[in-house]
Amino acid sequence: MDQRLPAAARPALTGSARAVFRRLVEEGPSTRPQIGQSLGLSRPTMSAAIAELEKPGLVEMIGAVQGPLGRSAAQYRVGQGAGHVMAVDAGSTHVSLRVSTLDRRLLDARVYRLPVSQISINDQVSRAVAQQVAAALAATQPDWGPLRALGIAVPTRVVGPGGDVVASRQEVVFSAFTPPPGVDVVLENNVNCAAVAERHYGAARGEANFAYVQVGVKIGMGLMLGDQLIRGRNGAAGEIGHLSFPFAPGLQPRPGEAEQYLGTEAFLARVRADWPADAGTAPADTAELLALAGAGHALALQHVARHADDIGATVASCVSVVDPGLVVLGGGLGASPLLLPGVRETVNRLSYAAEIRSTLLGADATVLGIERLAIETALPRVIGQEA
Amino acid sequence: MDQRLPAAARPALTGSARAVFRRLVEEGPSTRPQIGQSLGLSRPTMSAAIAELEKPGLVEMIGAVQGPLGRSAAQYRVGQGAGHVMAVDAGSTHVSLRVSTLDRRLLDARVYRLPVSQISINDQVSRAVAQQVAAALAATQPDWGPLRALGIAVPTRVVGPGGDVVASRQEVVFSAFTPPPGVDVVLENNVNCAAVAERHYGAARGEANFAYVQVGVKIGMGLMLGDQLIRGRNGAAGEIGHLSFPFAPGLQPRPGEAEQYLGTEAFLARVRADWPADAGTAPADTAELLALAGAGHALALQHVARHADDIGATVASCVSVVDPGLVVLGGGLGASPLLLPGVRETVNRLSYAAEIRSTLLGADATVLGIERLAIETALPRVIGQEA
DNA sequence: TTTATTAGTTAAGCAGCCTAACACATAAGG
DNA sequence: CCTTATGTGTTAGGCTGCTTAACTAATAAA
Repeated sequence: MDQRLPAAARPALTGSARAVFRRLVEEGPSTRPQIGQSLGLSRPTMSAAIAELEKPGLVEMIGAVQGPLGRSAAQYRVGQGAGHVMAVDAGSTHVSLRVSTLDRRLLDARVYRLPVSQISINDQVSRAVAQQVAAALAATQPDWGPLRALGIAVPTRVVGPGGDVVASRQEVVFSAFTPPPGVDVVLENNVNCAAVAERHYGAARGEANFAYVQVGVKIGMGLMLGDQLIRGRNGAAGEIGHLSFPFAPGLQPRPGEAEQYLGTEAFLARVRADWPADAGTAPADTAELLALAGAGHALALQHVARHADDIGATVASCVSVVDPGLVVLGGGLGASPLLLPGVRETVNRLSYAAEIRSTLLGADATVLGIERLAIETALPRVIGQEA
Repeated sequence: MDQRLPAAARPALTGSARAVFRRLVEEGPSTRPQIGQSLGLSRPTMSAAIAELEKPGLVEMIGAVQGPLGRSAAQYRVGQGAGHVMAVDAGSTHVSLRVSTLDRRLLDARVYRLPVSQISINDQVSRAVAQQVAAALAATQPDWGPLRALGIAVPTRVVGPGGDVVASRQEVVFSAFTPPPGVDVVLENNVNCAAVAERHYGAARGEANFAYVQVGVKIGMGLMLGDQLIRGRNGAAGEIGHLSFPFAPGLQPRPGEAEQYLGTEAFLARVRADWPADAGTAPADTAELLALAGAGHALALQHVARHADDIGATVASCVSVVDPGLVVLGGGLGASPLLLPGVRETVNRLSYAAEIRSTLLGADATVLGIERLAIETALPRVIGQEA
């Protein structure tokens, strides 16, 4: 440890105490021997670390676990002093909120359904966020400890410090909402959040490299490489709606045309245009189309297959650039098992070997991901390594 | 340090000694005060570290540097005991080789021009590698110390352990060449090597995120994100010749078609097809075409501009996937200043803000990059942290 | 020759881990 | 019920790798 720096305001824990706390955050309640063994710490060091963490209430004993033989082992978990985080998914149809401890014990959850689906983030969404956060803050219990971080998932690019904040529209979420003072605010793109959630709890659990591709009203990707979320210089990594399209000899690509072409609106328009007058009314939305296809409707199946090909070509381009080895499909269309085989076939025909899976988390992915990111932001603060 | 592990065969240096050695490898000769200051080490610790490193000859004093006042400071550099590395670029027209110390003092350099340009890596190239390496080994001086690593840059995908080695053709370089026993061999794709070199010594010096795009006979990309070279599950990251192409409504993409279309051969074929009979003979290669364009030849300029657009669209797709913020162009065509403005314009029209620069290293990039990678492989070995 | 300044060494101490040995708690077996 | 085996937690002591403080060494300028 660097002993030249002045002691931080926070306790300045030893390395082993930090490791123990981190392990309790990540793995949940554990006994002392379990922690010691998994971190390679001796029993005296474990004693010291636990004592150090118990004083400020960062951990607390929650019981004893009896093995087949011998003395029972004390079990610990993250304590009240560690505080809690709040995670908000500021979506276009719902605003959902989770309050939880750093080891993800749910303290409060709220969902607000927006009266009409918003095209993109706006005042209305911001007001709903303000309302839900206020309600959650009002419901705060003393035994939750301090609020350590507030994470907000937004459907815009999120640029880091020094980036062009205005162009990204990321500030719109704050147009009618002021975060509580003194709390770390974590802003992240909703697709990136979903990728984080799939990495930790979903179809990509434990995978260091994969791409999460969301196929719905719009198309987007969250990229995880070397266990790092790839955001890009302008927060635009994964904005695959901007892939060059059309891209062929003699054709001029147009900016954002891929998004336009692959989005549900244009897709449905193509379906409608192709729908014979004598085949009943064309599907009004993708859910209807998928239902028809699922029931064996030949024309619906054909359109779904065509779209799977288009998505497959898109994913193949991504695979060619970063070769993630694994692609998780999510979003309204992407989650459908009807799309999966076509995408799989096309990707592996056009590009290098990549496993293609469907999301395991569905619409919950985003809020779970921003919760994870809020926790990861809070953790170094709590154990006093802000650098 | 983990004291439970048995002492390694290697000296088992202290953390500070390792840091000092690393710093001498990376920054070249320095005085004790310089090193101590930049690493934040006290003078007693510096004394201990230097003493520790001098014993096995890992560092050596090379003189004293006099400041404006006070006692002169001892200057050190990496010593003989640290040994040296050998770097080979197994290219299609040349095999070039560099032997250097870990702090990049050149000990030997060889270039072998292949009798005919090889389409891809083959026996002939492998024999040339064997020959050059043998010559360099024969010329080894005792004061070079031990050979720590042998790096080879190859024009194929390079897959990690567990990957499909056969499909990547990476083993072809060993068809007629057996590396000296007991030496670490580092295999890396040549475009990735060039990216590494641009990162350390070229147009992307000090940049943690950028893409190096090589435009020549073939097209390829080396990707550096968060200061990590992105290789991909199958070593296929950056294989942008496999971007979906053609990619447009109603068209079927074909695997590898982008490479085919963007490569010099097809490009020149298009130029020739369009060349009027009364305009003299069409350019035989891209160098001729570039020369004509450079001299103001309207038709040549038009073709170069068209190709710049195509390359721009390709780069824009990459930017949409990873948003690197910086793209360095290299390769026979990519290095040309005639291409740069067109690429720049197209990329920024289609995608997010990205700076576009030309290579500063040209054809040397590959061998400098593989040298760097060999050094990075050797370093942890030498200071005994193989994990 | 003295003085100021910078470089390097010696001495002493502390943080953070370890091992060894002992005290404590619990299940199983006479 | 008491002993034995086994695993848990604490106490004592030690080692490593750094620190600061104070000293010695070397050099330019006065």
